[in-house]
Amino acid sequence: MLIKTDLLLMAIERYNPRESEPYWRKVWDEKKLFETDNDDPRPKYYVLEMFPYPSGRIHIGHVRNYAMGDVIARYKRARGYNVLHPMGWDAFGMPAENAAMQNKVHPRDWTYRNIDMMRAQLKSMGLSLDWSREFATCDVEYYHHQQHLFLDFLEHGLVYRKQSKVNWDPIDQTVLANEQVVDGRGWRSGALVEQRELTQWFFKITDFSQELLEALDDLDQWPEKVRLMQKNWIGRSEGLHMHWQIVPETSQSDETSLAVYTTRPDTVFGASFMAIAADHPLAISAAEDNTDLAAFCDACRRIGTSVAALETAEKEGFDTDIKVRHPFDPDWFLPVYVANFVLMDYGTGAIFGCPSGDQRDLDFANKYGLPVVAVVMPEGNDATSFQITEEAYVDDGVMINSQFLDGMTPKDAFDEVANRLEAIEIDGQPQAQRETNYRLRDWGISRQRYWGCPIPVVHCETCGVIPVAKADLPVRLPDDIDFEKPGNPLDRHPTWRDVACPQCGENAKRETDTMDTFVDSSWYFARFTAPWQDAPTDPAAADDWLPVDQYIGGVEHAILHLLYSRFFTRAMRIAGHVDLKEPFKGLFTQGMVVHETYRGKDGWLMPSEVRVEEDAGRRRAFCLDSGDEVDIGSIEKMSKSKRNVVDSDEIVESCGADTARFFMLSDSPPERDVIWTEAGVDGAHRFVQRVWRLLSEAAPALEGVEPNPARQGQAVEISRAAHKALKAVGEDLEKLSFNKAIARMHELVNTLQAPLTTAAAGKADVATLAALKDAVCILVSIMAPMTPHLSEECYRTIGRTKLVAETDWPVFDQELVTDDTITLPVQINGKKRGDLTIARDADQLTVEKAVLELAVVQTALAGKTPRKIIVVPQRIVNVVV
RNA sequence: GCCCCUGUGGCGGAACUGGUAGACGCGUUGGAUUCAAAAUCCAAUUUCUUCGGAAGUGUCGGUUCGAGUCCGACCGGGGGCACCA
Repeated sequence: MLIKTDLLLMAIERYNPRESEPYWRKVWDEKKLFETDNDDPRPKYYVLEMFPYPSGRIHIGHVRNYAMGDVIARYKRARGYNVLHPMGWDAFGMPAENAAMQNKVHPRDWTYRNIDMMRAQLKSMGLSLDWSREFATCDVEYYHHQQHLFLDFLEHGLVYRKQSKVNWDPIDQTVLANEQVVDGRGWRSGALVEQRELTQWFFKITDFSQELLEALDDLDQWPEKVRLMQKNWIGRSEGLHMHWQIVPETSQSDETSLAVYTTRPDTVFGASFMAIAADHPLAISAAEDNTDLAAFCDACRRIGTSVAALETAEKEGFDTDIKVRHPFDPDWFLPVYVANFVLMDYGTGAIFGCPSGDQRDLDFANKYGLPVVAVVMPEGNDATSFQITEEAYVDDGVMINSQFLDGMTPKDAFDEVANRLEAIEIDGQPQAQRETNYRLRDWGISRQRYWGCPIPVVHCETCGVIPVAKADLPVRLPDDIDFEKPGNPLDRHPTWRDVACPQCGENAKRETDTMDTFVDSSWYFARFTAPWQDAPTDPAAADDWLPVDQYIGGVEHAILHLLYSRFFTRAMRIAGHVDLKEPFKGLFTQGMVVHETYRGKDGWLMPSEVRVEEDAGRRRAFCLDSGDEVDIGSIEKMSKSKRNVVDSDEIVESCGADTARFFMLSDSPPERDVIWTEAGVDGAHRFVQRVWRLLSEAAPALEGVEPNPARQGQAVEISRAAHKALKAVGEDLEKLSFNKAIARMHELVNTLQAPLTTAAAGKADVATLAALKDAVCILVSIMAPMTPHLSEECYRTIGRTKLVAETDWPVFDQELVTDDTITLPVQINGKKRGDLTIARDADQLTVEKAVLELAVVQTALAGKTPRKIIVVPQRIVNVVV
């Protein structure tokens, strides 16, 4: 008696991912299932995850990112698309140089070694990637074509050189990025950082300011948040470029007028001072014979170094004694100050200050005893008594104390001032012009570093800057370099650096700057469409595949990477490499994976070094090695410094790739952060095992059965559940709602559990078996994008000969997803009081009649007639008493 | 400081265009199985309750037959930008 169930259970082995997963990956590989043919006539779908930096290990955050992309890729493939799903490496950058300095490893060796390790890790996840298109941005074949693009952009006037300030570390003799400057000191050397003027290369992204802004409106498959961030970053403002005449006897400069940019010309009668940047020509000339002013200007320039200093610096100014004349009142003179908060590189480097309408100007005026005249007041106040003292008024209202503007709205006053000044001529030009300004700056791409794409130009003393001929590309990075000395190794590599001028043949020097690594990632998506091409792109292939249908990555790239890629697409179009406007049609920004932190007495510990116990409701953590108790810290973004990282190998090793993938997609909506917990992994693992157990137990009973959904009898519930789940999962995956799709899978398994157990015991009838077989095939198919290995294993077990990866997405039966009777909730005065089960197509009157017969309704009415009955078809009934 | 997003059980989260709040999972509790445990299965699980019900989606108000969803104010959490004239 006991024997038969026991034997059955014992005969079923647990699903062993360590054996199954490598097996199925080999099967897919051998069939080259995921290698994409550009000439395949089916409709194309390009899904791409932001490629990783080869830091050495794939961590669980990558797993989440790539699992999402893979679900989409596998789903779209099953839906009959020709899917492109490539992978590569964002392989240039500083960590390789840091490793070279610390460990005496060549950056190239370090990078390629990391790539090898990470490729193996990615492969163990079972991603449906086309590995035949793989490349790293540090491959000569890749940066060769990037140099080609640079030269094309140069020809089309999209690249130029100009002097620009950089953060210079005098000990390391290197340029630092802003985030490498901590409290005004270099992060590595600790030296005080200097501002240096270097001639650097720039891409003219500002040529496209307006277009990049406008085109955001059409990116309707992008998160609203990202579009808004880009919009703010571009920062368009509309204002007036206006000239203030300088009173000649107050200035030694030849300039006769001071140009300012303002977005509030309406407040011109509230002006009480002018403020100019320390680098403004007027400031420089005034400082020539005023040592105090010169000292002040120097102090302003120094403060520009660190972000922290900027934030805390007090608003300060210095009176130049120069005066300007008010444009509408020849007897009104205003002082010109040099101020530390005015930037030379925005607008004209000069402003007029209206203290009543701007808090900063008000603080400044109060500090230096300058007049404060209110010019805009909130509607309904009394103009004679309205005053501004400590708080500026910046909102809409009505103009006061402004002569001909009095009574107007600020908007009308803006136009009136603009119109009047445009009509006045001084020095042969209008006194003002309407002007649109953008916050967006040109993209400085010069980096004084070794491990990057060399900028392909030569500097010749006689001929100037000479581009390397395209036929002479690539300009390769030299291999024999040393990092023993500070500074850029390219700069002190004579045999690489010293060349003959391509034009005159005389001695010349190569450009030793390399490109910002954001350049590398600005066009890789285009290269993937034809990575074998002996040109940056194969335009036909690029136009066929692009834009990327679904791009997935972290929100931290919302601005720079995405904006640069949008610029590159436009520039490449001008150079004839692609013919499209936008690179990414659909964008999805996934949340981070976060984890608890653990801190022992010797510093941070990794989750794998810690054992967590629950003790009387309190969680305590202990170091595995020493047994000492450690502190459980806050939940934070996984980072090397806090050591709260989970490596993909660890988890694939212990539970298998499917479990890791499944967990990363469960519970939390994909755009939100997800907390990595042991309990969560266990839950996912349990589900994987449960599905396997149920299916493999029932497999002998189902093996020879032809799948056939039930139309009647008890088995119809099985078929209804399966087809409803199929429909819902399809809709969820289209919306990238992976967590909801998983909930539907759980529901289906819950429904199938009892009948599958019955079938396994040999007690199911023919109709049920056929319905079950149909349901099980559906279950395996809808799970396959998330748990591809398990699904193949299940598919084989139930007697299917094809691979799931080669099987089309099943089609749901419309009849099975619509119920013929529905249960309507019945409310009385908006509160639910009962249910009414009625035919789906029952008309309003029938429903009303049936509702009135319900006992709850009768009691509530107590013989009276209802005031109103609201019937929302298929939804709800509300009886108002 | 400015801009944006967000707030639902012990926890992660569902709830389509205003229509049964808490799907699904985790955790917890009870039970079955077991010599015992693990695993598994079954049941319960928003709170209060006089067991009839009542309250409930950050707080307070509004619109509506009906509000987690819409509007206004406030409070908390997260993010972006930050001398941008």
